[in-house]
Parts: sequence; C-alpha cells; structure tokens
Amino acid sequence: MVRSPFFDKNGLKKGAWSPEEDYKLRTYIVRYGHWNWRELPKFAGLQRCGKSCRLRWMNYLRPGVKHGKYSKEEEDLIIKLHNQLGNKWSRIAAELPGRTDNEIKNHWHTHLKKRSKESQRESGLKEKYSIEQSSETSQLNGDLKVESFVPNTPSHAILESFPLSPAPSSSEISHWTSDSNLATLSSTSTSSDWIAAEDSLPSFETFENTSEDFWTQPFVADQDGYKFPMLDEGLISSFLTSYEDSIDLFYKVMQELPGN
DNA sequence: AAATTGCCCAACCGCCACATC
DNA sequence: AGATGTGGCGGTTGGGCAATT
Repeated sequence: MVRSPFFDKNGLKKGAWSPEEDYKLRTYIVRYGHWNWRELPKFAGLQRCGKSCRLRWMNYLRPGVKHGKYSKEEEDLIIKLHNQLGNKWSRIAAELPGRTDNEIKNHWHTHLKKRSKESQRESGLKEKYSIEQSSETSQLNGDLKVESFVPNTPSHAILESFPLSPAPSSSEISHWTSDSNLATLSSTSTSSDWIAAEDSLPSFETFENTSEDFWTQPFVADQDGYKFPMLDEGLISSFLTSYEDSIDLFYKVMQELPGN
C-alpha cells in the first residue's frame, strides 16, 4: 500500500515507516517535543528528513488522530465545507477533530467527490424540476413554495460529538497509562513489541505548555541515547503523573458515556 | 488458479508564506 | 530590503490488496 523503504542519494530513508522508527519518533517527541523538524531526526536517531518526520507525526503518530470509517455527519460536513472553501484541506480538517488534512483529502478523492457531484446533479435536477413545477403550478394555483435541498449538518453538531478533542481515542488511552514497558525494548524486539511500546506513550502538549524556556536549555543525552535539553527531573515526573491522572479521568468519563 | 484491473491511502514532492538574520 | 531557513499546504504517486475476468 505504501512505498517500499529505500535510501536516497543523501543516505536518507524514504518510504514506509517501520514500527521501530515510529517508536523512536514518538518517544522523542513525547519526551522532548518537535523543537526543529530539520534537526529532530538526527537527535532522535532517525535516518529520515525532517519533513518526513513531521508528516508521519502529524498524520499518524500524533495523539488524537482518528483512523477508520467516517461517520455520515463527518462526510456531510466535509462536503459542505468543501463547497464553501474548496480544496482548503487544512481548514476543513480544523473543523473535524482527529482527522488530518491528508486523510480528508484522500477520503474526498476516493469517496466524496463522486457523491458530491451526484448530489449537486440531484439538486440541480430538483431545482430544475421545482422551477418547472412552480411555473406550472403558479400558472394554475398561484405561487407554491418548494423545499430546497439541504444535505448538510451544522458543523457544531460534529464538534459537540468530540467534547474533549483533540484527544486520543479511548482505545489508545487504555494503553497509555504507563510507559514502563519502554525500558524493556532493545534492537532484538519484534514489531509487535515496538507497537505495544508506542501505544504506551503519553502526549507532549501539557509538558510543552509547562516550560516556556524548554528549548533554550543546553542539551544532554539520556539513557536511550536521545539528545534533549536539560530539564528538571521533577518537572518531567509531574508532567507524566498529571497527564496519566487526566487520561484516567478521561477514560472513566468515556466509559460512563451512553453506548459504552 | 493465475492474470488483470481498479481502489485506496501513506508518503513524497514542489511550492508558498512567514520568520529571522 | 534581500537572503536564507523552516513549517505548512495541496497535488500527485507508488504499490498493496481485493475484486473481477
């Protein structure tokens, strides 16, 4: 489905990401943030260009990114927004929590473009029909109002269905309550080990907001060989604890919602 | 069962806007 | 004011996979 991995002339890896690469990128960003995409791969131990890392993070690894089936409401909203904004995928994505511009763009081209054309044709036919009808009926009975075609749902209806967005899905969160299994990984670990370890990682956002001068600190290397700015240990552990607490709370709330 | 076709989506590429020097 | 660096956006592509022949 994706390009097979290969190395370009500059020695940079291209193509599909391995679980190990995902793990390295996610671990690095969760711990230290994306302070500079160009430099980040070097520090994270990745043979990728910064752009590739950014894309992988934004479209796949970032907490809260939803994958899988689109709801009818989401599809209607995409069509509506596309009618209003055109191919402004990032603007459209901003209205759909958890969906990325890339994913929406793909979904549009593979599913919705056809549907949109069909409904436009239908509405065109309806309009034509209604004009013909109304001119006929008005001639006979005077004016008659014809209901216009309204295929869309208001955007707030979608937004209200994601009260805590952007946030990880409940299935992701259930794996994020500790990062204890990270320490057990090594170069001999299997793909599923890397995937399981990845799923245990928390978001960086809270931490990022906590320390404004985070990236002005000098760099050191941690036990995994990652380089990162020097930080107060207490700050890191308080971030992890508070994040885990809020995740637990969120998970509890999700379980108590109707339908769960 | 094998070959062909078309769909789907992750990832790449080029360009642009903005920030910084 | 111009050069350079970086992030972000939108168009396009490669190739796995399921459906069809």
